[in-house]
Amino acid sequence: MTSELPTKYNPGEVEDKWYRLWEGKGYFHSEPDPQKKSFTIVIPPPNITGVLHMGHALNSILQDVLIRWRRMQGYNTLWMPGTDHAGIATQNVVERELLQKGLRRQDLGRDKFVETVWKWREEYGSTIIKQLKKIGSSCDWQRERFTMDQGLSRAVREAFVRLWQKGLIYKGKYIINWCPRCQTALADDEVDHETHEGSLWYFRYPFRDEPHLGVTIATTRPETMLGDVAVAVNPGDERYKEFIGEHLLLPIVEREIPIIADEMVDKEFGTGAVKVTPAHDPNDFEMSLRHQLQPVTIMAEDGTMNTQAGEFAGMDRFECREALVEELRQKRLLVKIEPHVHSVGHCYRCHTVIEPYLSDQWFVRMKPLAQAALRATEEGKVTFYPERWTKVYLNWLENVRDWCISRQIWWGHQIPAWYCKDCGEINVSMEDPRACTHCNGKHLTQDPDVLDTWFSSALWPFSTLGWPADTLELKTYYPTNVLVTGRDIIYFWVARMVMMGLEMLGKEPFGKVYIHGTILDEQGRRMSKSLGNGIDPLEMTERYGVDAVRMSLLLLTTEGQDIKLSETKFEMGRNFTNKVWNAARFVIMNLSQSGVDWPSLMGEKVLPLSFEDRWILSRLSNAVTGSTEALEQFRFNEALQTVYDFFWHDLCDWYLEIVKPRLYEPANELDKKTALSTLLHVFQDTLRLLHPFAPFLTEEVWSVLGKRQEESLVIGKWPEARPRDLKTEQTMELLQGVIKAVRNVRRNFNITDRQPLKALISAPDTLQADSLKAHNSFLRQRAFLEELEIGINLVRPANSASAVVGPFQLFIPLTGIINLDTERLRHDKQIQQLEEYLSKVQKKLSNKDFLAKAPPQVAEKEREREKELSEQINKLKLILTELR
RNA sequence: GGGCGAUUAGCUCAGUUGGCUAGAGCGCUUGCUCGACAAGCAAGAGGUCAGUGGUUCAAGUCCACUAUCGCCCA
Repeated sequence: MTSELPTKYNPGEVEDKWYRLWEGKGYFHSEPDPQKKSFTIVIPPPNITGVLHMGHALNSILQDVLIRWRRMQGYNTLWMPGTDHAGIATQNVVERELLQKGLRRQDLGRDKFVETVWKWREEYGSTIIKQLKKIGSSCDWQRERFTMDQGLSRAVREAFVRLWQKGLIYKGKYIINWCPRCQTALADDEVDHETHEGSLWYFRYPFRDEPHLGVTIATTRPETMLGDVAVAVNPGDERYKEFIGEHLLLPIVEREIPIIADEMVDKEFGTGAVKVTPAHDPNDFEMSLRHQLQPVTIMAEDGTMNTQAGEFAGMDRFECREALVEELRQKRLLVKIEPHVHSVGHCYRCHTVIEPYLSDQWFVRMKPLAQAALRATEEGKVTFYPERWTKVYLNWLENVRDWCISRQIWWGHQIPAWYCKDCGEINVSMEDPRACTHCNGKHLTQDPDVLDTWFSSALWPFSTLGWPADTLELKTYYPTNVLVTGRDIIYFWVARMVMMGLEMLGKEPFGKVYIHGTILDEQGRRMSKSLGNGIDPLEMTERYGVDAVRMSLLLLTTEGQDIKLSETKFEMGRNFTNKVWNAARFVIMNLSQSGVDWPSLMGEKVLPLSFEDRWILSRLSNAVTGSTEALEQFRFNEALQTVYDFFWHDLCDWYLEIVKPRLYEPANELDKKTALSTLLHVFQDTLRLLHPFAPFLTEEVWSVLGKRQEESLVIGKWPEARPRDLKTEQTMELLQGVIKAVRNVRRNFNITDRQPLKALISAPDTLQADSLKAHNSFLRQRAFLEELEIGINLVRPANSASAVVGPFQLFIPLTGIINLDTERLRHDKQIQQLEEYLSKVQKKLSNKDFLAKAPPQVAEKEREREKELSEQINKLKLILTELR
């Protein structure tokens, strides 16, 4: 069966098989268990409209690595999965589909529309879940939740009612960000600001009493002038001091408006006189409150001008802008137009230009919630990795403004507030009220608005665990251990989860937040549909295999740095999966042909380990420690790189080659058994180490090599490091140096490995000579030497190539082959390199301050280096003179 | 305007508390079908660590400033 294994790993054949098995066995499922320490992550719930992109893939792979690793360490691990109803995004998608049938949502009515969205969700909402499974995510799917399901809706209502009762939710008329296309309010952080090259228009507003004179104002949004109720100047501005209190006649509208003084006005901007439009600008609104000015709303919710706009009524806001400027030009009131660079807000869902708009909305009072969140981080209860995000997060919390949570859409959690027609009371309650609590009136209507999707997302870490019920799950898994997410939702989501967790449960929702980088295209641009520069993760898994995609991304994931991705990067992971596959073929083949009951080898305790066995075991320990420590610190690339290097460069490049003679022509059966046992043990532990990174490949190999061990690596034990054997490692390095030197000579004189060579190694003393003699056959084997003489102060045979390795001299007789020019050149070059190094060392040693102030070990090391280097150089120089 | 990040080999990037002849993958050069692997093996070439100044016995690593690029906030 072994020899039938193809030389190329074929991931497509094994992935789905294993995933089904794992899920079927319930390995991913977690039950509260007071005996075991738990480790919990809640997934950032993807939108039900979402399709897996590279960002999701990276995010999920990182979580999966952590979860699989902790599971193997014996934690009771829960990775809580689910999806987010994404109010605006989902409504947009369904509305677009309706539009193709010529229908608007209003044609269906609210109930029917919501029903349609639910149907859409049934059909398409789990696309991304299937895709998450495809890339191996070991979530507890039995616990999968949805922000609109019953339990979570209950949590939303509970949270709303509690906040209302504490006075942390209020309703009021304020300027909010309005998207005329989505026709809903947005929170401040749902607005993307872009720098635009716009214009600054200067208009002259005539005095009421002296129309031939006037005040010139400047504006970036001319159409709003129809809603002006004043012109404001800075009280300290000498240019306008005498006009304060005078009246102007607002052009076109012919409304009398006062000139007022307000500290907020920037004397430097424009002419120093600004129009005041309280219904369409947040600053102007503030001003109107201070000066008791009545706002005039001139725009409808769809971005067209309303009846207050007079002749412009019905026009789109941007059309109106042009028409209005033209009319003012004709009236000779347009003074000038200047190019002006400013920031313009756009809807983060549909990219329409946002309109600041006076509107009746629901808000969460953020200051008290933010205070608690700030304290949690100050007390070290919520820490960020990389640490620098802490500042970004704290800065936002410190400057946070109240959160507008009402949305004028239908898909979402409808606000649990009922208005009494009889007395006007607002009833907010857990259960739908039958009568007004104030007047007992029966004419109640529920607020039509729904809550911001992030309101329910903010409850995710505990609503998914059953809150507000006091469940065993909450006790076991809350607070969760780590949150893994991208930086773009630190405000939207992370901060709000912390605030809500603290407010509702009195405990932070997670102790650590790992912020990973953003995946960019080759040129460093964000991947986007409109640019068409995205790389489809599923296409990549088709082409390279899931494990290759996972490992490639993980090797690129350095401390939250952005990742410039191109398809060729996946070759790195693919090549590695293939290397593992082929090494596994080798091991399997040798075990099955060995005639040994190899599954029983793992029980053997007292086999006489050889030098190379001790060496590879020591290197393995190094890999175990290295990758475990790296994972503790979320250093994903380092964790995998450590195993990668061990596997490829220690295990494959050296150990597998060294062990071959012991398998093929064993000196005795016990040694063969020892070799097989070591090989098996090391390989098994390596598979364990690799499993979180490459779950499918390792499981496939484990199904053969893991006999009589755990039935699956998913529930396999994470290896523990044993003490390293540094002396053996040092000796091995020396031997490798000798072997490399022989290879170097071969390459220089075009001698293939198949041509047998003789070699002599000269040691400075008996002790050194003996240390090498113990490895004579090993050296002969790896350097392909038919004869190797090791002695003290041996004389260089004529026509020999030579090399210096540590304290040893290596001579390779090459009569008839050696080219003295080549050999001299080799030595010249090496002498030059060594001398450069030596001079650096000597410079340090000749510095009195260095000797006085550097730690003794450091100085000692340099002294040893100097000795070694000068000895090596002397030997090489001596040889060089012999070559002349 | 404020904050953050990046600048290291031809390309993409590592380099943890300062002790490093500065590493990896890809690419490049030369050779290799020897019973795991050509998606491979072996041997090489390739870098005044963006610039300037400072701290230090010692700086890719710490500090200041400058330049270029990118992100976030106002």
